[in-house]
Amino acid sequence: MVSLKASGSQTNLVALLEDRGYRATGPREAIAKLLERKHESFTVEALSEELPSVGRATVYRTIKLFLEAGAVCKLATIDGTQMYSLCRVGHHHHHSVCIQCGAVEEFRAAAVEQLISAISAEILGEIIDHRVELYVICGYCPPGPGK
Amino acid sequence: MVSLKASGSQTNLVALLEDRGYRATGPREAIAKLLERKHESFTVEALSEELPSVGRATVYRTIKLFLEAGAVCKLATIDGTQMYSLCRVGHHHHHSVCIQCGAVEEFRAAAVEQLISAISAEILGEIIDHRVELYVICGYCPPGPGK
DNA sequence: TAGCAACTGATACTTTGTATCAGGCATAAC
DNA sequence: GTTATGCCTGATACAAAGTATCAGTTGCTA
Repeated sequence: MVSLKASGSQTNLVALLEDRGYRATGPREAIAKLLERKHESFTVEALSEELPSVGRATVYRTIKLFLEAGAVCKLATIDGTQMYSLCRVGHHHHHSVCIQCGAVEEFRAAAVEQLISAISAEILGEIIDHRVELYVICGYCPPGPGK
Repeated sequence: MVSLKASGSQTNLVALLEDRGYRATGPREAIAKLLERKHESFTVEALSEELPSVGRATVYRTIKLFLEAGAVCKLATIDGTQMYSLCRVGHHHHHSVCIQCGAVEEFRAAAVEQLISAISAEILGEIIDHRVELYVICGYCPPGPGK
């Protein structure tokens, strides 16, 4: 069964850094605050432009910390461009990305894991990890010309 | 059911370009020849190093043509690095990438499409496209420490 | 074989991300 | 309160991946 946007457990990003032994500084708080409001995928460059008072290197460094902490995920757009997204759930999940507004939803689907183990039985070798991404037109965007 | 490495229909890459109205030139033939031997994922930069007689820009340009023709796919490694891979099947498929040797297998799994339509029924909006990538240790590589 | 368009290599540039480094700031010790 | 230590910061330089430009070359076509 599909559970979409698994419980909005609004993680406190700054607290997360502190838990991992990092300091809660002004720039980090500014980045965290901005991230917590973001429901779309973003590039670090765009983030940096929204925070002109914070150095570019600091934005990249901080996003890297959040990536390592699992609070931010890398994802690819439909054309393969690398982007980032805030992860609201800590555990394994997948993403659906709106190709119009960039909104990212997280979902867990038992069916995905079942699929993986089904494929696993069919192929030579061992499945270590997987990535599933859906490209959608979300409920808030005008529908496209159809598939 | 999973069909792995769907029929080795060795596409003639140069002919593919000609079909699309492009010329079959020396550099393009050199790139095509090299590609047709490649069973692993690659970066354009690495390809360019293997073909010192062909200019870097030409390698990028030609790979872009193959991408547009659907003969080459973009894929992401387990750490999110962008790579490319030759597509031996013309139609919709997914990839499994060996995290040790980089070997890429293409597969079509009806289960994937069933999964997508199952999820489609659950979510608001419309699924336009999807991406499924498996990261494996292939049958030819020594197995890792296990998942 | 001449003309034209497609193609090429060299190079400069852009984008995305990392490394370096001097200076600033929080924290703990004194 | 002051000092010392080390983390953190912004600026900047650099690296990797990819694109744009442009003059020169190549290969069809007439």
